[in-house]
Amino acid sequence: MIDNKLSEKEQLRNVGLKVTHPRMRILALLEESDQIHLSAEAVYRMLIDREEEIGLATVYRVLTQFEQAGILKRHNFETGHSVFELDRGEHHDHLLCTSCGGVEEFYDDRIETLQHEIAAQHQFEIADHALTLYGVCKNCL
Amino acid sequence: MIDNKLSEKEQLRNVGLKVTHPRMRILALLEESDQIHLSAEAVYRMLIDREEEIGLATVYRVLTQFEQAGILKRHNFETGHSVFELDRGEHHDHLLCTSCGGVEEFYDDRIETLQHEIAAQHQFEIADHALTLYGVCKNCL
DNA sequence: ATCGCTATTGATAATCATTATCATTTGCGT
DNA sequence: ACGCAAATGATAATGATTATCAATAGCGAT
Repeated sequence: MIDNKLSEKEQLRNVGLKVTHPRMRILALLEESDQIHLSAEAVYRMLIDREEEIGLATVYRVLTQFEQAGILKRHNFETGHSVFELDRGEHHDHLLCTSCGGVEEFYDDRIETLQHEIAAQHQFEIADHALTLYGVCKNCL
Repeated sequence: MIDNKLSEKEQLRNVGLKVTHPRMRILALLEESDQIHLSAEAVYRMLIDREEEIGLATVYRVLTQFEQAGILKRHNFETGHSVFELDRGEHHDHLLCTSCGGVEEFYDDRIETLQHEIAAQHQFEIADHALTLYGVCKNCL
């Protein structure tokens, strides 16, 4: 729909990125996808499957630009490759199923508070944190 | 000292690993090093610097064997490569300084408890978890 | 709408950490 | 000391990601 496309263009302009086809395609894909977390490879394959022309190098570049622009968050789980998700501004942590690879999200204020408390104890200026619980999700049990 | 070497041999035998020179050298290095976390590359370079003969492939293999045997813990921080530390049996989490690359450890019972609570809420069978706070340590500030 | 210049793209090579291959060597029970 | 399976190490292979660079495409000025 047109409104949606316009807002995507504006998103790009707002962060100082030129509006190009690859960037539009990738942003649209991320917004339409029902999967929260996508790897660069996954984005590339999905676009190729849609018959969209795109290069793998461009996907990596654009995802990194989006991350720097605050449009995306990058996560590095223990799997060795990065996944990206749209940054909706709400911090959260992850439950990662080692059986199906699925990811659930959670947020707990008490844990956040404790983290800041610990950082303060260590005179540590905390910039970010990552908490990931690894295990088996209810579907896989 | 001899006692120390003997106990290293025993450690290897106890976990079912044949006592070989490379394994002895790596285990000795890990026990002597004042650095908690070492990458495979770092172990390799330190041994080469000591004039010890060893192959990089062997270092990777032995570290992985040690990990499986429970002698070591492997951590994957956001840096993209793995580091290992002797497993002294006490779980802990990490404060990682993005300025100097240094690592501090901490343990907080309240956070541990909350993690299990959250896993239970999601009907998630928790196997492991990783909590890392990223920021700037007091020395770098 | 066209021009021109710079940013962007994409095919491909390069890189980095790690793993696989395989001929040679070594630990260790006999 | 003997022999054989396990271990080693040089090197090739892999997988994810980044760098290179000529061709292309936005977009502001005309």
